[in-house]
Amino acid sequence: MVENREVARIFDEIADILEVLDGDKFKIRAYRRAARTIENLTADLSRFKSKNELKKLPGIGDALAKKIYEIITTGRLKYYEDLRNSLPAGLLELLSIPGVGPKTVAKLFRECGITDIASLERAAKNHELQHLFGMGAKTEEKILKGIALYRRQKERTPLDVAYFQAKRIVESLKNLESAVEISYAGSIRRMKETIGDIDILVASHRPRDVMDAFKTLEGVSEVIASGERKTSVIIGDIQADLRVVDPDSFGSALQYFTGSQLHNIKLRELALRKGLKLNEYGVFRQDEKIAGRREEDVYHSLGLSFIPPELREGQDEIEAAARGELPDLIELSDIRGDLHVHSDWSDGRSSIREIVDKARSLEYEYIAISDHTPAVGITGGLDEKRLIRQMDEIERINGDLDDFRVLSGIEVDIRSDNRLDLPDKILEKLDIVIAAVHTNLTQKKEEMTARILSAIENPNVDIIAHPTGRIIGKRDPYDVDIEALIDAAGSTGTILELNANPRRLDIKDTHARYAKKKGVKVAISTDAHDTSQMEYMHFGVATARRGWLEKDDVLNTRSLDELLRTLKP
DNA sequence: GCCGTTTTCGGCCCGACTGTTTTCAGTCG
Repeated sequence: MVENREVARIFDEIADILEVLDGDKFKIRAYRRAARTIENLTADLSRFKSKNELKKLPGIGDALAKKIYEIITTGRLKYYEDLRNSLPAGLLELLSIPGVGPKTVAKLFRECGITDIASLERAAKNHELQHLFGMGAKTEEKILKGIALYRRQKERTPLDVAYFQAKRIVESLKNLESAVEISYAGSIRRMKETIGDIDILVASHRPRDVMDAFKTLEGVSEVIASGERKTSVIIGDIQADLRVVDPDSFGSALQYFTGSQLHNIKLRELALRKGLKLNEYGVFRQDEKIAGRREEDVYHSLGLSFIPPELREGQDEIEAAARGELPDLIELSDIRGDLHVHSDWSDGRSSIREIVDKARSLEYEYIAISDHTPAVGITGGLDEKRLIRQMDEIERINGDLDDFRVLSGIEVDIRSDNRLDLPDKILEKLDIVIAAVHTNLTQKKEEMTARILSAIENPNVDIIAHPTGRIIGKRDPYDVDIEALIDAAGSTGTILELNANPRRLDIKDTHARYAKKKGVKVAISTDAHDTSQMEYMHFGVATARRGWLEKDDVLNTRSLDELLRTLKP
């Protein structure tokens, strides 16, 4: 079966090829837009039974529906294969080099016979590019730098790394006298799970001062470009772009700089339809500026309610905002407890009392200690005997607390024979039972789906932890039918975890949105193995927001009593 | 390629920075 991800990749590659071949730019955009739509789908494309069903998807018309249908029925796409065969295999990778675009790739291939990164690097080092029309010594240098940069930073940066780096930059520029307002923007502000580069926006009457401070920040290893209003640097192996605007334009610039690109295109098209013009300096009716200082006003002036950054992916948020039907998104302050924390009884590093202290400092009302079970090899998992001792200890601790409750929980392993790692008679005694897969991750899709379904159907299992098992950038999700799991969770009242660890974020944003549609509740949990990791909660909340979740969709926004009533009896 | 609160045909976001071909194309976001 062809996966959605693969179809999206094919469409992106078609767009790349058409760009190199100097094809119609709107056609190219159509392929990219369709790729994003497919990426954001939770349903497998193979579930679509006709072209007409496919055509209901945004950005999919006759031609693309036909092509998708060809892929899901035959596993191939002739149009794509023909296009791909028209270019040498390594050529498209050149597009990944910063500063090298489709026009350059076409010229390098046509005039120098360059077909891949190795041959480009050789030609640049031998100064064979200088004589080409429109190229000089600086271009050669830029290409070599670009190649080095690409090799160093092939993959996108995990959210947490970029997020904390962005915070540091904002903190150090905040003290500048010349900086009136400052914010990070881009995909970090949208809290996307991986980040391409860091975007910083400053409002100032003295841009030059801000630029200078930015270029000399601690950790800056290279200045890539620097102009009046825009500077790009490499800081700690990631690119950071600074843009400086007048305070009068801060809101519109923040809107523009936050993206996503597709969201911006759709927003600007909407502005045009209303006889307005939107750019980073404001919203304009003819020459009159009608918004710009505050970001809210940009949206309001277009007849929209304010769209939170986490929703700005260019899917259907603009339409929802126009109808006044945006969700009232969950916030970090709605969270009342953390339901998945490991203690030093298994592989955690903190004692239960330390965890309690941390939870109280976060103003939580409850916490669930949920350590591993023995099947998870190296974690020192709890067997029945030790679990009973831990329950006794938790009871003692609760005896010392009056306005806080420690729940006895477990993260019971779902073994590859589909059985849980502890007997039902002990699971019954716990306040909360979390089940998760930890071993034998390469089962076939049907097997893995059945394995997790058996846990969902167990009346003692309250929550399924990290349901797809992915580690961002390191490990793909299990091959599992996530829609089937969510559907089953809906009919059994099982809750799905949204693991807030920034390297997991599992379930992911689009799954959360599907879960909401199916009435499945989500528990946002940190899976902390150390009290400091309990602070990851906001990454989980942000992902929930990206999944359009509201307070009521999330289990651990409830009071202790409500929580206990919601769990399986 | 898609799509419709002017359109089923004729539109399709917008500006900063760089290097080079001295007036603008290419790239990026």
